[in-house]
Amino acid sequence: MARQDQQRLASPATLADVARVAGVDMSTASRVLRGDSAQRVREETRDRIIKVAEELAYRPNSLARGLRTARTYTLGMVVPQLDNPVFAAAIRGAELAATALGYSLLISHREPGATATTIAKLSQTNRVDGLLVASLDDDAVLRTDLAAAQVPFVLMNRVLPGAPLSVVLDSRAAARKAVDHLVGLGHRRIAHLAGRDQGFNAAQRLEGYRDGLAAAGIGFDEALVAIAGYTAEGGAEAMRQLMPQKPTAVLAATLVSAAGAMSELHAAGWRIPQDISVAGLHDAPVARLLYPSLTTVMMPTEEMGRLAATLLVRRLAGEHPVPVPPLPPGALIARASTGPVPR
Amino acid sequence: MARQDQQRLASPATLADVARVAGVDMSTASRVLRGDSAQRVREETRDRIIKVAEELAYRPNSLARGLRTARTYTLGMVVPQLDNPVFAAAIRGAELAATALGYSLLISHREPGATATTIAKLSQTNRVDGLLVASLDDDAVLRTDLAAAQVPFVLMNRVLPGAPLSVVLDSRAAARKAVDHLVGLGHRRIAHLAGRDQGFNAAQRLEGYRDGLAAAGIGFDEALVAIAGYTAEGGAEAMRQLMPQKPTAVLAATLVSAAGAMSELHAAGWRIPQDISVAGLHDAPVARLLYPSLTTVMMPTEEMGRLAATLLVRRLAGEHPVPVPPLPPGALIARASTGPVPR
DNA sequence: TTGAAAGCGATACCAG
DNA sequence: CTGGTATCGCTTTCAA
Repeated sequence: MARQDQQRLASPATLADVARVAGVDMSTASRVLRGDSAQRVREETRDRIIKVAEELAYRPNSLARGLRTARTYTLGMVVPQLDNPVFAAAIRGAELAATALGYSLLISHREPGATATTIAKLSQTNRVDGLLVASLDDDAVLRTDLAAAQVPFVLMNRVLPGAPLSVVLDSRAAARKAVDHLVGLGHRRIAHLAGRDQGFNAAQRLEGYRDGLAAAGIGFDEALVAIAGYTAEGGAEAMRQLMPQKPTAVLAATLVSAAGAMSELHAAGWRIPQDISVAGLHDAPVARLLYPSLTTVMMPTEEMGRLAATLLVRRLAGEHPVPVPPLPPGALIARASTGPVPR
Repeated sequence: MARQDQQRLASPATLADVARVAGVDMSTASRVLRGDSAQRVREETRDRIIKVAEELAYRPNSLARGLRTARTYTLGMVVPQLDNPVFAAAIRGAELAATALGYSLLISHREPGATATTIAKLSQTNRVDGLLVASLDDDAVLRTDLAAAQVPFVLMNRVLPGAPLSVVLDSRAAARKAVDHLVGLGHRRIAHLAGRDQGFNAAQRLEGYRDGLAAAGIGFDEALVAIAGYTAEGGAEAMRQLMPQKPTAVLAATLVSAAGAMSELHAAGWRIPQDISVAGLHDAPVARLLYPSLTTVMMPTEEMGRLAATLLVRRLAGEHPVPVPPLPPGALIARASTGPVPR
């Protein structure tokens, strides 16, 4: 406790302190410590200033600097969920990129629907130079929220008509890849647990599912598709609806809905993969924890975060980066949940 | 794109703008908008200022304010993992409390081992008033990292001798609770998948396991305990070691190690819970996704975050909060992974 | 009840 | 090559 008090009392060295001790003007000290390459300073003076700064453990006050330069070198990232592996990976990627580019990443977690406050707070109070936004809200809501943004932003994992910068994954290709795998195993009655009805990614995955069927010459059967949303309950419920159709395989739009479907299948006594194969999209450690371990298609979620941060920084530097195409999926990892069609 | 440019150019209204338009001095406007209760302002003036501020969409510049007051009303939270449900819940709790107390929460994610930089950056550059620290590093490392902290801090989910403020869960009681449940089902050969050898929580859980055995009059058998760490692989590996001892039940220190153990058991053809019961500590959605769904003891992780933030804010207000005792575990949720002892 | 003015700690322009 | 000095936007005495 005593230590904490001391820490607060011992006011840290300021630029003025450094200048005084080094016997130079503040402006000179500033140039040197900032690494201003335009102006030249005598080497001797330079060294002296640097030495003093170190001795005094000088750390620039970022508030003062930001006030003066109107730049914080901080990116804000707002996410609706933290325990979602997709966002966790995106954060990791964004952070790596931001750090490499000389920026800090400030994560702000908000429940879906409360994005507006966060965006407003972060951007209108000069805390961040730009925003990385992941949202689960629908277009209209998100659009309103973003209207309050006073800084440039990049959307992640979704598009919004009119918003120029966004980075998304190619969910369509991923779904297609999964269907191809199932078809390759001989399946023809392949069901699909779709995401939310209106969602961008859900639509893409459904398209990919249809692409896969079409490529295999399998007709699309509406009765083999059910809306599962993004919860385990949704997955279980949707699976229950589909079981009477006797699919031999099912593609779930997410890991969580796949898990829900699997528990429903277990409960009904269906063996996986002997009676039915199950595949999911996205890869995360949990895929291996399920029983049986889940066949999935890897998605470059970390790369998505990395790229989004990079685009934002470029935008902040005054560039106008061209839109990037959806990031292609990674490999399909065949695990124990998929197998040959039962005969 | 055009819109983003406009946004950056239209410089937001400052306090001076508000004052000018309202025909008063900045200081008066400041008093009113800050809700300074000490000074009295004529109601008419007051209303005018507030109206103007709204019209101009005035938002105080937090950098300027912070520079002047040496207060940011922001708490920094540094966590080593984001996809860990424990930390995700703690963040949620901390955020709720912080918001309720008029503070913002700024999350910074760092890989274990890189905590030092974060702490230093956040606290030495005047971005946060205080820090909430969750760390997986060992005492010596953490202590060094914290030495660089220029602001008060509260530790989460661990203790550190000498650090006055920390909030932890009562892992010992939780482990005890799980053992009691297993004993109640008739088990006597109960194995334990322990956490990291030297960790604080691991030691606590091991103690709780021993407490439970002792209470049931069961002797402690070293051969029934294996170090599983906090990964699925560790859980599987530890389970493999223990299987020759023919336990009828196993208590895993975490959800993840429980999952790893379960996949190992499945692979070996052991039926859960007919041949062996499995229980884990902590509760999270994933517990229900496992097969069979996992019996767990709920832990107040969100409350831990809430409390840590509250203590920190009190500390910042100049109080010296007394240390809080470990937070008692929540209920044991009996799911499908535990059952009567096989006979 | 309101106004004037002095900073907070840095940057950046302009001299010298 | 180095030094003055005017801000950045806000809070906070101190006067009036």
